[in-house]
Amino acid sequence: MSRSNVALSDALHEGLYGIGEAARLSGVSAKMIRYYESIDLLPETRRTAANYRLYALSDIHQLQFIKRARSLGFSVKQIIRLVGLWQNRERCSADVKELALSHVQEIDQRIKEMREMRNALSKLAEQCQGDNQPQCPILESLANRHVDT
Amino acid sequence: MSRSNVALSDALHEGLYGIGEAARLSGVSAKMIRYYESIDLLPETRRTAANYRLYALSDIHQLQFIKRARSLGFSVKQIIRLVGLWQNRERCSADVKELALSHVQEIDQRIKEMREMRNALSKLAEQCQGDNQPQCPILESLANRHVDT
DNA sequence: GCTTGACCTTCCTATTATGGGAAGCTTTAG
DNA sequence: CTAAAGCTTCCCATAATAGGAAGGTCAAGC
Repeated sequence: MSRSNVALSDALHEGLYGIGEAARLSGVSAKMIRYYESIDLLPETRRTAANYRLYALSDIHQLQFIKRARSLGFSVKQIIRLVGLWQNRERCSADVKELALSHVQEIDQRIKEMREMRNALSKLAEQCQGDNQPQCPILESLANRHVDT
Repeated sequence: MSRSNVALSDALHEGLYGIGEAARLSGVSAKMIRYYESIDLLPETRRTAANYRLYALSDIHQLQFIKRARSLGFSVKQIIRLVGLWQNRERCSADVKELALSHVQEIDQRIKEMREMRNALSKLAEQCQGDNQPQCPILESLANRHVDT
């Protein structure tokens, strides 16, 4: 239905890119690009007569946006909101800031939990001789209820 | 085949527990207990004549062991190895220590990555007015290639 | 013009650990 | 005997990513 009848070579001359090219330019794999489309993080693109996806530069910018947001640890759901705000001329920067700060808090929480894990574990490891005796405080602690964190 | 012909009430008198009881005592949900059995982290248990699983205290101890190891962030695969070492009279504490320390390193790595994310993001948020203007440094940074971490 | 290799399409599978639910059987209390 | 609670298995879903199969398309070289 929404197929354009463009041939691939024509399209490329119009400044459009195939999915492989888009992947290279954005750093998002072709597989992921299709996935993002399937979950409506990306709009459905035009297609060539042969059903190949075609990407404009603006699409590639959006992919780069997504890539960077992922690398900052935003979930795909959060990115859907971010992209919405990004493209919304009426947005308030306060909305974005709120999203970002709440994400920072989530990260802080996770870091805290991981640090606790890490410290409990390395404390156990310190107490362990690490020789070829079977006696091992790490296992003993896992086996008994009083894990003194 | 490996069914014992015990009835439930008999079993309970022998100091055995149903899966619900085992879940309560260990803090591992019945769902997860069955899952752990299915992936051979737990041995298959005896069953009553009516095919109900029966757990002895030693099984519950193993569940508690697993629970604590999970809470220290060990993956199920790692726990399979830990349980193996735990039950192996011939083990060297060095083996356990090595596993623990390599896990500590993994955690450190993840913490480091998360801290980097966190700092990049909170730096962006700081620069954002958070008012009702659309102009927003967070989005601008996501949109442009030069994310200066 | 035909072949070859690169590239594209869709669809299916797997990953990790967890939870939710349905359909049906068992046990226990009333 | 009945109702509730507890158990069984089987299926589905999650989040983000990768791998692969089967098949269509395009460009280049002969």
